[in-house]
Amino acid sequence: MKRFSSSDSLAALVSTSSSKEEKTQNQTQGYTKEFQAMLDNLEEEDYTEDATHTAEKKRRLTLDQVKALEKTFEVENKLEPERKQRLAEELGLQPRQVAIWFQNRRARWKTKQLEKEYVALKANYEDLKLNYDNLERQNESLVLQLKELKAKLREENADSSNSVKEEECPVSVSENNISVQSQSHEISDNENSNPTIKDQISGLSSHPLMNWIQLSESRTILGNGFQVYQPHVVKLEEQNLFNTEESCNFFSVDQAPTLHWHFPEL
DNA sequence: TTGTGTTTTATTGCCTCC
DNA sequence: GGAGGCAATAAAACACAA
Repeated sequence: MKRFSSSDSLAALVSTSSSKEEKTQNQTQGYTKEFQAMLDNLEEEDYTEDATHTAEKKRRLTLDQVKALEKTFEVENKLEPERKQRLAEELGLQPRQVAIWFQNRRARWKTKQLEKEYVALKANYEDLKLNYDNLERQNESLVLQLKELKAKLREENADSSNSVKEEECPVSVSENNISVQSQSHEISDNENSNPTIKDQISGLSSHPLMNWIQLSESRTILGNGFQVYQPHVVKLEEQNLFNTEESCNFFSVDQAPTLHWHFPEL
């Protein structure tokens, strides 16, 4: 039966002894058996009376009892009925007390385990956070590098287009493609004659970002689908392209599709 | 000595298993 | 439905600073 009557609890209480009580027990050793029995009876009567009223006193297990229980707990943290009975007999406790002690002990053990798990998880978290912070710093530095490279690229683009512009701008929009082609030819000639621009252009084309940008541009011209690529960089290059086109008026108004057609968000 | 926080013992109510 | 486990809680015992 799981539930215990108050007399069970009482018996459990009477059967335990605190260290203080042990002292008093030692002190009574000088009494005669009869007197001691009388004292015991009186004590028991007190407890019985207390039980009917209010609080019976709790008594702590002795150090030896606790040690024995701990030892048993280390072996197996749950109790079979026979083991419980045997332990109770060995330690002079009620089986109920042994069961309660194991129950409370399991609760303490669980709390400890949770604490351990918490410490381990916390350490793990700190470790992950450290890694994350490092990665974030790396990322920031890479983004900065990318920005610098983009700026440099824009500068170089502007330089090259300016020198091209100087040659191209005299050509009017109304002029046909042949004129434009001739301008291209002139550029090549110019490239030959002006090593600075040539270096710049070849330097640009050898830039790792340049391939991608060229691809973006070609796709911009060829048509749709380029938006699949990173929009920020595309925009940057569009800006360059747009400026060049605008300044040079490559297309007539009725011929050329506007950039708004390509980029409704602009 | 006393107030206060912690630990230990015990109870209660609910849940699961057989 | 009884037995046992667990979570929540009460309350006594204990530790300790002021």
